[in-house]
Amino acid sequence: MKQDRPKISDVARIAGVSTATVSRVISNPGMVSEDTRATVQAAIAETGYRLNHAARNLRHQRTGGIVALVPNLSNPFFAQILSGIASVLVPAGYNLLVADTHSAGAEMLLDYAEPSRADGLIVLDGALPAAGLSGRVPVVQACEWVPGLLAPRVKIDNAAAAALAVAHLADLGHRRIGHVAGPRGNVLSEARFKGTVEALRARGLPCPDQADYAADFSLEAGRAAADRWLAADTATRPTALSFASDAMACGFIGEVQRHGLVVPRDVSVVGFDDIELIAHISPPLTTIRQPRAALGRLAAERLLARLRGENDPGDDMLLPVELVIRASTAPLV
Amino acid sequence: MKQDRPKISDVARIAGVSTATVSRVISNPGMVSEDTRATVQAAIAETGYRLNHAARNLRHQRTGGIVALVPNLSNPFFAQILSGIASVLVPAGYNLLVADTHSAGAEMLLDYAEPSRADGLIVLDGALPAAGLSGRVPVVQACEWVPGLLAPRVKIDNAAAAALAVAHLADLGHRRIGHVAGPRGNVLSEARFKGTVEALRARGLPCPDQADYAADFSLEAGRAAADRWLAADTATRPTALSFASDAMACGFIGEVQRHGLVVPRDVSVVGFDDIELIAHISPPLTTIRQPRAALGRLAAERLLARLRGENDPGDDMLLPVELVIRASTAPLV
DNA sequence: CTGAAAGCGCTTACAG
DNA sequence: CTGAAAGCGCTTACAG
Repeated sequence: MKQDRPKISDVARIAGVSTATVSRVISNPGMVSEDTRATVQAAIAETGYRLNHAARNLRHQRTGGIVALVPNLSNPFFAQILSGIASVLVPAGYNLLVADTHSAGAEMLLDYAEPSRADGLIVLDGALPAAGLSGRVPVVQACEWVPGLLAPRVKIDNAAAAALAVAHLADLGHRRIGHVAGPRGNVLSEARFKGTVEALRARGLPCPDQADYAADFSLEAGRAAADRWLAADTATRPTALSFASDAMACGFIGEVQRHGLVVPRDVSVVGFDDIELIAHISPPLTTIRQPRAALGRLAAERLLARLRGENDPGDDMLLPVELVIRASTAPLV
Repeated sequence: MKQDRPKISDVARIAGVSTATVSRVISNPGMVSEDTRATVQAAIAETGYRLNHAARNLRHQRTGGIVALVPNLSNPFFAQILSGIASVLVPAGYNLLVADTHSAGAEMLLDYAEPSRADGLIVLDGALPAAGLSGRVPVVQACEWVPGLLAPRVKIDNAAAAALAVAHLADLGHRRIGHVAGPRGNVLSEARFKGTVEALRARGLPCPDQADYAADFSLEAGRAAADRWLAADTATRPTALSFASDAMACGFIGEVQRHGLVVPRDVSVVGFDDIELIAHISPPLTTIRQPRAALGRLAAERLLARLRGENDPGDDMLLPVELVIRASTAPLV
């Protein structure tokens, strides 16, 4: 019983060929004659040989790993994007390393952008420093984007998506339509607020000068927004609200319900993302669906193309969104 | 402008020392005299040298990676466990690779258990085949466990946790207490059902012979459970229910609310896990809190200890749970 | 405290 | 189609 793992030289000895030939059978079988190939394959089976990836990677000057930088792993929104990424990367022979940018420090992130750690980077956090990310390994941005970072972007048209929510609420007869934005400075917050404002203006509806920023995209931020709304003058406060995330919309609904109000009778609510949960709460939430798995898949494919050295025009790729009407929105009474 | 990344030999040349000395400065500075160390460090700074991990790993016969096998990445329950794992592994110099066992095939999993891919494995999915997991790389099991797999387990006492829910409902005066179990055959489902049955028996309360299994731990499974409950005889159906997951409890509540019932007036509900969301729905859910981050941290620490070659008694490590009383449970009227 | 040298397990240009 | 040999970038026992 051999303790050590067999290596290519063990296979070569048993098959009676050189290590070069064994290597070719493994990575380029077409170069080897059929007979030799069969002998080598038998020896591989006999020894239970398995390739040592560290050695191959060192030789190939690659790591075989792709790092995804995620703002917050505990947000279910990202899980499906990661699924999409993995579904492309893993069959292509890459490992997917997932790093939570909130819990990691800045030095750690730079460490991930190291060519000896990862062959490429998928950035899902728009708040990262562009300087630390560029010029090291190939990068693709997905969902969010880092202003000033020259790397392909796979995303939705956030402004147009926000306008979809406004159009839906306006079509239901609402005139005082509010928007609870994500955190100040976040690229998504700004784009969605901008789209909301433009849509309101285009319909001649009243429009805030200043966004109602939340602390983040969380449930708790939505709860806090509910307190602001509940404290406002009932004669002038919005009769309908769109939110920059489903989590916020959920937090809002939970809080106003706890205060005895009924959604959508007392206020219509539109979320953003279409996370699984919100179809199951009461009332089921009307929202904007983002194609999460597709966002992940396309970002991964684009990164692979760059890794293969293919030319990338480098321009934004915009994926379609969809308004999903459920029961949290109703005509103005 | 040098195109290539500097390597240890470049640093050595500039510092006027051997590559061995440079290597020692990097990984064992105490072995090198102060003067030499300073010279080498200056040369490192000058060249911008960064260690090549593939080379070091090949030399050390390790990969520097730990794989976490997760049943379902899109379940927010796992995100915080992964956070806990990463918080220990990353500072210790390991990469965390995350693999979703649902989306990956069986061969892929075996590939992950390869010593050339990962130095260790954290298994979070109890449905994996024990045979494919043992005898390859060090393994630690967390939350779930694989029957027959001889590897340390970090988990909660699921039966005792389920009994906590029963005790709470019984103390509120409920006599007909039901339990919606997780999927049949899942180790957690069985343990929690068993704990429920024992607690009911101990109090002399009526107790089902057979678990009410759900398809999985999902929202949709909870919704389906609601339909069964709604269809049952109101005179004999449970007045209180505990669930094997928060997601199921949410799905249940949403569905019964849609049928015009009120929680907890018409039925008391206890969840399991304490995912963030459920504090924000209406009514906020009473549940059993699992220490997720701690489960992840301890599993990672235990794996690191094995990797260091420390002796591990190999027995189960049980973490405490806590009943969190919110508003989805009320006295029987 | 420091250096020369071997070696981790692969791959590939080169020669035949 | 196949082999001998160099080399990917480190680390470390050995010798001094």
